Amino acid sequence: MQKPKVIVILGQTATGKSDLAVKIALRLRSGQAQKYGGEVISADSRQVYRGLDLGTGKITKKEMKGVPHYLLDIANPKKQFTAFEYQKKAIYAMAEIIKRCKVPIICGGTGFYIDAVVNGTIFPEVPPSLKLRKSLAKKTKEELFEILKKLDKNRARDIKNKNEQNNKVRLIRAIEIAKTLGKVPPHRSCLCGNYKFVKIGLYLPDEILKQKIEKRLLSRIKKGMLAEIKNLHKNGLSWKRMEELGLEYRYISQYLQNQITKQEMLKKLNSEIFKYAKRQMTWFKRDKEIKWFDVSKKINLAKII
RNA sequence: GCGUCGGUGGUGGAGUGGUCUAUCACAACAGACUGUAAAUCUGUCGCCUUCGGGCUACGUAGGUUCGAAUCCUACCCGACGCA
Repeated sequence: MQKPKVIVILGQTATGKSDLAVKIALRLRSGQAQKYGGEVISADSRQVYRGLDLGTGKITKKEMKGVPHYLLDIANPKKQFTAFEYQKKAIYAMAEIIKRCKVPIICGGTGFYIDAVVNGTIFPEVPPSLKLRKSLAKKTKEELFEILKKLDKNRARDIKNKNEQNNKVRLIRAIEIAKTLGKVPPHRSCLCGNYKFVKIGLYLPDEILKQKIEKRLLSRIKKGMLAEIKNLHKNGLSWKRMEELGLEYRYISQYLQNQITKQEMLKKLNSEIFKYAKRQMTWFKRDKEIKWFDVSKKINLAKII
């Protein structure tokens, strides 16, 4: 029996992934061989949150052109959503879509989330403990490292080898796991192989990407991104949480609090978003199965599907 | 024209006789990442290198000194002040 096909559209920010996903979904609908169409599963760690729209470049109802989208607006931005939750929901959505004889199209720029689904990453069965994290966050990285060393020598060594002794986020999670399981289990993934993933990567040459980011930023501001963020804050989203959400939420918040000027905000955002795009590439580069397309050139859809 | 202050690496900006290729920040480049991932963290960042080291740098040209980015002289450039 043939494995169901799942299309994965990933790549740098500002490369038009969402548009392409809709285009492909519609094309599948009208195509001869597969007349049932595609449905999109978003793979974006910030678009899962309700109310984060302009700042995340979330697709609008109109832009969806009737194509169903999953995993948008499913979480409260005040609470932390996690890769684990994402994985569960995405796998479920995938199965649902296939059951209805449609093609799932996973589309987004969060490589960690995509891999969790595609590779079937098995996360240790230890949910985040906010209290523990809060108390550990007060400690210095040296202290955290010592704590981990006592709990799990191997994981501590591993973290050191990867030059992550200063990475508090990672140290805290390792401690969290080691505390309940005794040690951090080795990485495992369940490549169950139930699906055939077709991975499509979108990218842009640096200079063009930079221009695109600049333009997009200005247009988002024009559309009212500052008001969106002001509003989120008015409704109880703390500045601290904004800081965590990163990029536009972080730097626009800093501007709204008068910590930086508007000029500084724009400059910082342009450069930080570009850096983010580079980081995305660093992640995706490792996956040799991705077929890459330069978006500044014309893409032949027939080549993709 | 006179006077004052200043000219440092891609940028900003420390350093004011030896430990200086020169704190730091930014930019740039590369990398990591397994329940925070738009987050978080690391490395490189004058030139050459057999990775031990070698070579050249702090406006320009001289000088003082065992030794100068640091002191002196002249010149060039910039800002300000006085004419």
